[in-house]
Amino acid sequence: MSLRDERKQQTRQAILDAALGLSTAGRSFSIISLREVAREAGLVPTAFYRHFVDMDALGIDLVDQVCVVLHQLLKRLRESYSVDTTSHTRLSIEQFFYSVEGARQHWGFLVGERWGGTTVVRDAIAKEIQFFIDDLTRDMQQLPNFQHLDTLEVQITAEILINLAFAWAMTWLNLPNRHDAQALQVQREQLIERSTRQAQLLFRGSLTSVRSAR
Amino acid sequence: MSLRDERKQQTRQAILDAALGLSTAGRSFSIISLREVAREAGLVPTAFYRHFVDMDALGIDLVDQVCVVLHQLLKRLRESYSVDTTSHTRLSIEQFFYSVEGARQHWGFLVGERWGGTTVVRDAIAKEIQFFIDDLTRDMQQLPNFQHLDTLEVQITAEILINLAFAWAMTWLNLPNRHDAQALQVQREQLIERSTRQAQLLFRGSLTSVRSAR
DNA sequence: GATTTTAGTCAACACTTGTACACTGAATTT
DNA sequence: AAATTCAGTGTACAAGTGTTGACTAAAATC
Repeated sequence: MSLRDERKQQTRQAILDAALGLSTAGRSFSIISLREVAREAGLVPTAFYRHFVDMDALGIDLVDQVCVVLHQLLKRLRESYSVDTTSHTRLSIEQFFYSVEGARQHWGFLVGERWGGTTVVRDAIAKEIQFFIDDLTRDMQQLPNFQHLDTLEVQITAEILINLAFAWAMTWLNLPNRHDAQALQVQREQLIERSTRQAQLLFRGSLTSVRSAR
Repeated sequence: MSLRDERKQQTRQAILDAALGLSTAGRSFSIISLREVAREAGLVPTAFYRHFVDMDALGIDLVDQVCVVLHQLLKRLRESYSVDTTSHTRLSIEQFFYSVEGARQHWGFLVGERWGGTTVVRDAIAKEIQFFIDDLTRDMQQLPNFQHLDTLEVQITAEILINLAFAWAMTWLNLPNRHDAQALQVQREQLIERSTRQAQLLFRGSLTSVRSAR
């Protein structure tokens, strides 16, 4: 790659980072201005157009980039995962929240724009979420507990799980972190506990499905 | 109530209606301007301040009002509801989507601002959702299938159900209604089917919980 | 009937916004 | 070495934003 292209991609990345950084803490991406992003990236507003035609275009690319990170993150999570409905679930949920904490901006952006943003960004996210579901379905089918089930049944489970995971993540991010650290810890513990129960209940339903449903 | 007060509340309602009407179709409430709302309500911008100090204040009141409508709506839905995990679930889901269709703006606003909007609006919605969950829990405990279960277990079920219902509603609203009517009908049918399977799986998990979970 | 209250109007303000256009200078190509 | 490409700058403009303060007239109070 030429020197110029390299630098171009560098500032392009700066723009993406700036946008992601700004779209946090109550100010979602959809209400951020082009000028704000440029300013944060250390650019003059008009330079923005050398990289993206639109804020929508930026949004779409940001969806892509964020989803790559989250995909890897969830993948790694599942590798250290052995599903049975007992205490392992609790540990997995804890690890999940740990990874959410480590990628606050990414989760915040994705969940925040999932229903809130522009139509085009929403559509891009919808597609990516379908990939998440497909991925999860594929991995779950490999697990001993699930490999005897209908593909459809596993898909349904995965769909529920992804939707719940998003709700969990956003609840986690919205915990009132302004207050004292101890209260925060308590609330986090409660959220972990509730999420674990939800997941366990879900797996129970999934694993008792074999044929009785029809 | 005095004549003046009556008229005041009338235009106040006009503002609320205008805001709700505008916050649809890709333009979520958080990116609507004060002037836009005033214009839509047939007012001069400064008149807005006679009723709300802020757009945030409007948002909070709108959350209240929208949730009253949705509460009634869900209440009525549950009255014509008898939960067993068989075919009745399908019918209930159909009725649910029918009611979503009848209150598109309300659902769109609530789900769109749930994670996307300002912090204060988000918090207001979070509280209301907790009411939804509590309500649903109370009603489910009256049902023959659930009254033998732990309160906690019913709560967990209700929490999952509400979260899923929100996802279902927003997916419904986001179906690409620009295309031909027949394709839309197919997609709706698929969504209904998937949602039904999800609900059935959930209830299965919930009802097999009795003591085996511990 | 005179006085006060107040929902809504009008004009004006200081800003921010997206975008157009001509320009600069370093990296690239010829 | 000259010519070209192009990421980033600077200026400018029309349009929209939130908010101010003084004003009007109908309703409420006295």
